[in-house]
Amino acid sequence: MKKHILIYGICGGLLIVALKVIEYRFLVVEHSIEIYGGLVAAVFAAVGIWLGLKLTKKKETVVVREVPVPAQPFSVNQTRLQEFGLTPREHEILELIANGLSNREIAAKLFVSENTVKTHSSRLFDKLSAKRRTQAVQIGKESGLIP
Amino acid sequence: MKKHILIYGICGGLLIVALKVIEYRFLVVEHSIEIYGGLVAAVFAAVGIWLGLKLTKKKETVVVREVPVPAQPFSVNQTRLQEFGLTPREHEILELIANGLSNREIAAKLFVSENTVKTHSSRLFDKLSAKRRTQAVQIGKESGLIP
DNA sequence: CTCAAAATCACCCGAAAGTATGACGACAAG
DNA sequence: CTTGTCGTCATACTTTCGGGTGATTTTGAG
Repeated sequence: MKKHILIYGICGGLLIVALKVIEYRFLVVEHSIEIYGGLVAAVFAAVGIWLGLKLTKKKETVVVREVPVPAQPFSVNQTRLQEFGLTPREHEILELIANGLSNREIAAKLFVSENTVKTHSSRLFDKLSAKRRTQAVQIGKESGLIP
Repeated sequence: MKKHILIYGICGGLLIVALKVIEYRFLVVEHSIEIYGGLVAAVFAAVGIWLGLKLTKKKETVVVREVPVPAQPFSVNQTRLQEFGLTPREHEILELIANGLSNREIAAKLFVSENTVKTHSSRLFDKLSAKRRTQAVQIGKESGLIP
């Protein structure tokens, strides 16, 4: 900012000097005053425009438009995960249950036996204090364990 | 934009007229050429600055800040409800299922027999193309039928 | 009033889910 | 090396779900 003013001042000084020179030259050779005025006008207009641009260049109006995002990225609430003491496997199975898969489908997906899925889900229900898988899903969603 | 150029041109014209007047006045009364030049310089510098400001005024930086919408009031997607052809009762039962209630608990809550709940839920699953209640819940949530 | 949709209930049966118990191997921590 | 957790699997049993069928009552629109 101050730098610009300084530059502006220097330019003004230089111009005055230039004007003096021009004045004597042109006046002596009897040139019309219009050329002189036009020159001054052009130069100062240019400087003015330049100054105006410089001054407002960084003055950008920041418009903050807040956009509601319905589907946030979702990250698992690790704190709750620890509170419930869920193992990674149990958490994984909770997700699949929430997706509406049956025990058999989960078993197929994870390449384990259906019995394994049952033991996992049983322990899962215990830890979540759920009596049914739908209840587990509901608790899981509320606690931020699953999307 | 064009408007500005027009205004600028008009100003220029006016100034030339003004200059003519000033010229004769000041020349006649033998005033120094510096005052004339300074005036022109000042006016054109001002116009230049003004123009510069006008030209760059609209440099607005739009910052889009994504804000996770806190807790929407949630309203049932009536359109989807009709698409699926769910009756009020079926929709009600879907909600209770999503809350993790068993058929028996739902029956108790609605003061109907467990069989009734079963027939309702059966038709519900048919309409939602769900094979299990967990799947029905998942579909229901996706479709905005339930919170 | 009449008809259709909605809501209610019952019974049966097979499938799925959930409980209980026990067991085995892997692996990390003490 | 021992202990504990985790993941795996099995067997047996109970409960819940879901499908199918049929029937009655209620209710709202025509």
